[in-house]
Amino acid sequence: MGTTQLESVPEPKYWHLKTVLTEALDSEFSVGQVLPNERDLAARFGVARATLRQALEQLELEGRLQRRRGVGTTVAPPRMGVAVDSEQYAWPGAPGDAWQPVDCTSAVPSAAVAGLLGIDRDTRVFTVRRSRVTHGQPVAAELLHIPDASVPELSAIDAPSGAARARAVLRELQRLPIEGREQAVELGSAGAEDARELDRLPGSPVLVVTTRFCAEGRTAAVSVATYRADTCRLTFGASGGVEIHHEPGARAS
Amino acid sequence: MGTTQLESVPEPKYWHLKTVLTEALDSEFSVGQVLPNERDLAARFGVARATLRQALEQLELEGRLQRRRGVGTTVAPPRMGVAVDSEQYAWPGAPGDAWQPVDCTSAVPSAAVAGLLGIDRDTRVFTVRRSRVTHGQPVAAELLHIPDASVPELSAIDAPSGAARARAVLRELQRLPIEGREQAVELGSAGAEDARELDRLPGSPVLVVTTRFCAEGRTAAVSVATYRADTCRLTFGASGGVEIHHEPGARAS
DNA sequence: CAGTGGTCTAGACCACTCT
DNA sequence: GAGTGGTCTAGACCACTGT
Repeated sequence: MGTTQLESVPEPKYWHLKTVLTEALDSEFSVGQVLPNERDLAARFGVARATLRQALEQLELEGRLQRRRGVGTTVAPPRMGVAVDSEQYAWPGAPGDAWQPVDCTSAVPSAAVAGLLGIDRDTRVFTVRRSRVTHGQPVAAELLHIPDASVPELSAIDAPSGAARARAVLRELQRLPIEGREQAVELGSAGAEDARELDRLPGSPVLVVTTRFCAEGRTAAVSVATYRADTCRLTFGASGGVEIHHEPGARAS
Repeated sequence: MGTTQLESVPEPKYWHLKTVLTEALDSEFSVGQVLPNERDLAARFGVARATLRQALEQLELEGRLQRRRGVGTTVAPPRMGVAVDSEQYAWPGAPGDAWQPVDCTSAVPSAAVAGLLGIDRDTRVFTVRRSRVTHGQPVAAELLHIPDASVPELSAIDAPSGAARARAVLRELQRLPIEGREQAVELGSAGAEDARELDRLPGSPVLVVTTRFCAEGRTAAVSVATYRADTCRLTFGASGGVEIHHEPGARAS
């Protein structure tokens, strides 16, 4: 007698919800449109609000939705392509790069950064904070760590902070002959400071791009940049920058 | 009389929990060690299980923890560096690349892929499925889309599926002179099929790497590869591959 | 089978944004 | 102040892994 194994793999409700919502977004909504609020949506689908939220969270992760506290949930535009390696042989701060210096401090680096720089844990480095804005929207926040040895002319000069100071450090960096660099991309979550700068809540998913700049046979600087994962698609090796685009994430089951 | 604005920004419990757990992981746990189960942990911290889970989810996102249903939560090893552009001027399937062909089918592409390939929505393409394994662990699943025009010798031959077929298509592709390629990285969530192949649950976060291969002035192939975001750090421009490493994600508040 | 993480519920209150 | 998303609770049951 066959126990026919009905529904051998019952699909979770939130997963099914996500599918339904994705189709609705594709066919019935346009970019910028606001969705009904979470309580109404949950009622409409006959699920608890927490379950509905689980679906919305994934859609936000995939860049389909944008949620803002006190405002509502809107349909997100397609992710923007952000060139990450357009200046293969240029220092940060070279003319025309997409970053804007914000501040500069001098302090001992974290153990991780010290390791990348190949210096002792208690050697001071310049830390330049920069931000990257595209289409009027903040897309990334960066901490650029530069050992004193890379900018010897500056090691003993005046006030070691402020945007002007940041520009001075970057200007000094240009004098070194750049030899190469390597990058890594991984998933992270925004810390409090980055979150504020990116206009997101702490813990939001970010793409962390770590870049090691090489000159004179050693590591001359290390950049740790956090990009908003919801709105950005990082491009590598593209000339123009905005060539690849397609819907990411969940492929049909 | 001063309403002194105590706790002007009360930190969410799960955020504080995450901080505490992170410190505990750094100091008191070693890789592979299993944590107490979620109910016990929640009780120990005096929070609901859902709240504890919110903290664990973020730590898993950051690659600090690994959770497996029916087994438990363990301390994850540092993310492995995975070279994504080591073969800048080689086709997929060239000797020594890290991928293993699994299958090959012939079908019409999705609208997104058709757009990247610059072909009509109803033109059939070869779709080669490949998987990438590092240190005995699956790290990525790929769909490689190749228009018939890129492998003209094969367009009218026998059974269009199977791993042998996949190898034949890749072999044929090598004959084209490769001209360049561009890549993009974005966040996505694993579909059912990729999830199975990556040994994760559907919806798990993945890094989607889209690559456009150019030859003879057009797009000769498009690859969409999904990497496990929890275990992988994608490296670009590195010679060896395993040079950059540091703790990602949440920077101190 | 016992124990684990995964899903789901029906509430409650809070922080924020707009009007 | 009204309405939104964000956090949190205390339960329940399910799916999976091991023994």
